[in-house]
Amino acid sequence: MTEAAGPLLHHAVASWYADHGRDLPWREPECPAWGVYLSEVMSQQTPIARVLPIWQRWMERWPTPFDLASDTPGEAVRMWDRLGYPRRALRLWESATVMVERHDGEVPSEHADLLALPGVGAYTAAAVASFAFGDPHTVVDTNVRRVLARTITGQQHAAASLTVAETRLAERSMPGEVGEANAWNAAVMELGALVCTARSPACGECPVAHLCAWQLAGRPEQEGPPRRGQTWHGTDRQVRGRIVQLLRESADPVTRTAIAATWPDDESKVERCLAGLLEDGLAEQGTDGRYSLPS
DNA sequence: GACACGTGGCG
DNA sequence: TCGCCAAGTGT
Repeated sequence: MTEAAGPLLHHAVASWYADHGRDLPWREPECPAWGVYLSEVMSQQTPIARVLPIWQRWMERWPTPFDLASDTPGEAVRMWDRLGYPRRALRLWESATVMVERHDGEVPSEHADLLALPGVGAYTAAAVASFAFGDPHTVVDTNVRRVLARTITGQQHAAASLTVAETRLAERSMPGEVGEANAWNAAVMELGALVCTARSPACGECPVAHLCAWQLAGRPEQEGPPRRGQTWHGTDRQVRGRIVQLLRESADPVTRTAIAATWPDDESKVERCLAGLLEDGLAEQGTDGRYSLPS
């Protein structure tokens, strides 16, 4: 099909979701908006399987924005454990503070207020508005982009970065009715996560394979240069990760010497990374010269 | 638009 | 083994 999604697609995906959608705790009707909000931030660039245990721990320890805002940002980073991109924990703490100071301690329900929170971009604002508050903003994540690229556009992969055309396509693909629109957001994302996957799509189990443009075209391999893979070994990101891990696992502040030992090969690299972490607020230096997570 | 930003599992 | 990839955001 070459037009935006129609009722056939909507119904097929919704029906599939009813049978195959995962029972994630933040999808329970009684889950507070705070739980939905945490799940969305934690899920950024992160597999759900790794989010689950961390989400459970956060919800037990900090069941409301007020509880998190009352603790230290360092504890947020510590509880973040190895989820990755620990600045997200910092932003979560900052956003909890904003909720306490400006939104009566609640997750704001207005899309514009959500978007203004630190660490919240187009995707997360739309997702929280739709999933937590039933306000059907168009959710466009990597799953949605891939599903639409295949079913509607007939391409194996979405563009390297989100384009205006993709956003417009996603908007046009939304059902008109509010309830259906919110259900569509969740269902199409789930389809991309479980069936219409990037590496090896399970087209044999796809509820819309019969009207998928890419499928009908014979699932052609995408031409063009492959995405450039990001290197890892020896990068600042790896060194920063080691330093934060050390700070996380230390009950007491650590010395400069201990930090230098996390990357023995290159002292200047450690120097630069530590400075970056201090700049980012992921570390701080005490009056005795030692380092710790932010207090 | 290109990059930086963590981490770990999978083919 | 190693590159790809996972519910992105900020600069």
